[in-house]
Amino acid sequence: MKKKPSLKDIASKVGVSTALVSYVLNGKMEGRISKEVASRIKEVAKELNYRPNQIARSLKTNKTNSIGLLLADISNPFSSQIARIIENEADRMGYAVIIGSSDEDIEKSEKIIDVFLNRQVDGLILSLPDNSEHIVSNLKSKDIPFVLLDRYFPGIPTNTVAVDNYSASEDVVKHLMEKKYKNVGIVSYDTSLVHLNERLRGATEQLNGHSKVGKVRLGHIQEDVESSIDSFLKSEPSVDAIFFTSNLLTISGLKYLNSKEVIIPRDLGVIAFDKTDAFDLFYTSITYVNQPLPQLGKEAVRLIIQAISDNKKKEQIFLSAELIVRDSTSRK
Amino acid sequence: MKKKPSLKDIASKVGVSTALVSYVLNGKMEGRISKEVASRIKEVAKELNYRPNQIARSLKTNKTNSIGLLLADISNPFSSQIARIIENEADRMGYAVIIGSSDEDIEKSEKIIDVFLNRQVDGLILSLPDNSEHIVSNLKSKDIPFVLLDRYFPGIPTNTVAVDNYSASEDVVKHLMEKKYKNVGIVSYDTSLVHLNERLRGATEQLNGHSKVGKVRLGHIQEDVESSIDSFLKSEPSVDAIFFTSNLLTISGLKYLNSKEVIIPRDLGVIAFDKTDAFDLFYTSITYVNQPLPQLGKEAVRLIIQAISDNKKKEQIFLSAELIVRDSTSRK
DNA sequence: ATTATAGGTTTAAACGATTAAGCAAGAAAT
DNA sequence: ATTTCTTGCTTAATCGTTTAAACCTATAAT
Repeated sequence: MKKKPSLKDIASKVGVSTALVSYVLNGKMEGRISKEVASRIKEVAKELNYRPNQIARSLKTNKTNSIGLLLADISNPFSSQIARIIENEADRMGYAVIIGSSDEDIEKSEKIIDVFLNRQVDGLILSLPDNSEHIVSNLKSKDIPFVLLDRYFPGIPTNTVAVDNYSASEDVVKHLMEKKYKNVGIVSYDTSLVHLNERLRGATEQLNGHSKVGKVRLGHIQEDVESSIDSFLKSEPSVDAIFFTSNLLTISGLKYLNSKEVIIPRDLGVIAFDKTDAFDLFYTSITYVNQPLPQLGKEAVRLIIQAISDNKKKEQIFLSAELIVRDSTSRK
Repeated sequence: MKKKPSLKDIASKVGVSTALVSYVLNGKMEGRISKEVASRIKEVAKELNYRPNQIARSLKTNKTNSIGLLLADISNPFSSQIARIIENEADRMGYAVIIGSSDEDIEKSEKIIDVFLNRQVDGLILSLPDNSEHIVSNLKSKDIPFVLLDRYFPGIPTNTVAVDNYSASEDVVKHLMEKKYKNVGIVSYDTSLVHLNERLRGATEQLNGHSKVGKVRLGHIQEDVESSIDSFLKSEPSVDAIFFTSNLLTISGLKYLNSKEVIIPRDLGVIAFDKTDAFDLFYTSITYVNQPLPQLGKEAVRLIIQAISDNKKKEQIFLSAELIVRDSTSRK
């Protein structure tokens, strides 16, 4: 890979200093530079196919124009879709994105953040795993610009972009009540992640006793979803609708209901928080909470760029999600 | 964000030159440095929580230890899964990964590659869109280390990692013949991408006339899949099995078959190239070609690292895929 | 006594850009 | 005629590393 042309190469070819080349190519000192020299420089730059070395520029300016994006699990469609949105949006703003996936592991998160920081990213967008408050306080104390995405920690004032999980779950329940479901089973994670617990809380408080809850351990999703469903169906009175609080839970649940030949919505109503393409293959269309991914991504990028330029202000943004009503909650 | 400690800070605190600090921290000149000074330096480095500035290091060494990964579509599970594998593997080898998604767009691909190169990635792993041979020859002529992943261009000798699509499709057809399917419909893309056409060729040649082919335009997937299926089912004799040559095509197809109440495998056999989680929600398990994603990813990383250190040799690797037989091709 | 050798450390240039400050020469102002 | 301004450009320092080369000092070899 032969050496790329540098400012120096242009400078010596044109017969001027590197400084002048830099000024011209960056459009600084407009009017202070003679038209002829300026155009000659641009000409030679094009001719040599000059590309500024971002590394050198970064070293000098102390800005890399890159942001680190830490996702919980990049193979989850929620993550990969938002990654794509963030990437596009960041690119529009002149930033490159380095992605890492923590697989819900705290140590891996720390390691990835470390890699990001070693590479001098200007800021971080983070979806952190359970029990990782210390990471947040750590970054805060170092005054590193970052934005929490999707998952947040209410105790600590930080830039945050998330969905209003509580209200969305309230809407879920309201819809179920309108449809006259009487006994709702809620499948939720066994976690202390606030965004997930808000989904649970929004539903249970609204249901006010008329609910059963199944807790699913990460790493035992299929197993625990199945036992939750079993207990829902065995209970007296039996559950007539199930609210799955994440797309993964929904997939596991529907798979199991398929195998048990429980027909949706004839035998049971089903409603999901978040969605995936997989729903398309289910024989009944699924009623679900649609998270505003494009807005989430765009706000996250906006906030991180704001934080990079001034890390004083902390903004918390909660976007509302929309309930998309389909057939899985339509009683015959 | 207050300034991070540099070599200089350690040097002045210990009372030595930055050079010595650099030598110690990099483990160079072992034995030439006194134990006491060395340990004092390490001590202070730890105390200040020193992290080498990769930017400065990169400028000097002309290596960023990063690779650019261009995917066709990060929201496709094939892409996102392989992204995760490549990321993990690259990390193990001390490389960071910058990801870009082209959405099958040539100009966007060029732009992303440009961004990668401006950021001085050491090498590229690329899944390129249709009709982008010129990108490949361009990179070759500049002697930039890169590896083609999944999609390849046989005319041009390059480092390549892909699946043996032809053989995999042959296996598909052999399986269908064993199962006594007589009239196979193949749903394929209308493209000149070799890897996709190999899937088609492997099947048609093996079927040797006993096949019907539906071509699907990118950007009109659902529409064209539906018309293909319609023509398959209307034809005389009617098709008794459909081979979908990608996961997206399969999803569109199954969705449509659902809506037409065609029951799998009672009315029709279905076999897919590649898979997605979505298959889990279909009432019948799907027979599919399983691509060896972990090996693909690992080989790609191995090759790119090899190319970075020496870009003379070009290696082409074709991995075989495995047919996973499930219920969608089991006639009753 | 002189010269080598080895050990331990420093010096200084370099990577490729940015940018404040300086300089030269002609034009305008006094 | 001298000062001041403008215009157009250069100088040189700097960012944080790496690394070849130089430099001491003390000891070993001759």
